[in-house]
Amino acid sequence: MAYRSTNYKEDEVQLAQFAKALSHPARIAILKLLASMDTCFCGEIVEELPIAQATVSQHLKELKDAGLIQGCIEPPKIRYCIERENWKKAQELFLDFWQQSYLSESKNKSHDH
Amino acid sequence: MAYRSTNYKEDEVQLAQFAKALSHPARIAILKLLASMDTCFCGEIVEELPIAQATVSQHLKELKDAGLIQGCIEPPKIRYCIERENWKKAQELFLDFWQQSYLSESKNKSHDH
DNA sequence: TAAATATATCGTATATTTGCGATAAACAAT
DNA sequence: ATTGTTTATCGCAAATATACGATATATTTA
Repeated sequence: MAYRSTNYKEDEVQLAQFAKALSHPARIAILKLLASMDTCFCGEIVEELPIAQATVSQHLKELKDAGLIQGCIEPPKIRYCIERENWKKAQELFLDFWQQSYLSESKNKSHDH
Repeated sequence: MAYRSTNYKEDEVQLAQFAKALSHPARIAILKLLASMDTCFCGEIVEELPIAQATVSQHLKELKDAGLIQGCIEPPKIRYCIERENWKKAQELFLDFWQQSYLSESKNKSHDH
């Protein structure tokens, strides 16, 4: 963690952690790929992305650490997929965040003062 | 930008940028405060957060650079508020992301293979 | 056993982030 | 003019993030 997580609310810290996992386009691309294909092999991910294999592996580790994906070994390959439980938790945190308050009302209040 | 943004899709880069803006609990807290209060003065934000004024100011700058907030000068204070247009854009990008594919279906497909 | 395949990890260079004290800048009030 | 108030910026230190080549590990195949 790059920040002092004490003194922030549990939910804020969790949301920030998931946001950090999404804060790189390579990781967004990986998650979209996994979400669209249900599962896929590490090698397919490496082929899709414009970065080296070592770098992809690093991003996969970060997504695993964030809890958003998991990998099962199927020698000689590794099959990755979304970790549904945390995916759902993250989804809920983000939906709550974006839908908070008056900002998500479909009709704007008059703001032409 | 910490990464080579070429070779990624426009939407992925944008989503990653907004995610980066949300990737620190202080910034989450600031946005929640602004969303709940419509507008508030910089000083009120500083009082709410467990970090120094200089650090808050830095986080505010990042949120401004990301387009999520804006500040209007009301001497001697500065009134901050959500930048609604980009807020909506970000909201849409995140909703699309989380709702992609089979993962957001309320009933799971059978996964007991 | 040796070679090939698939993925993770190590080491390293560079860039970015986080945090804060000190200070600057802009303005209001005295 | 000086002082006080509010916020931004500078300068710095420490920690993280990004990227990749080289290498290690594990397993399959020849």
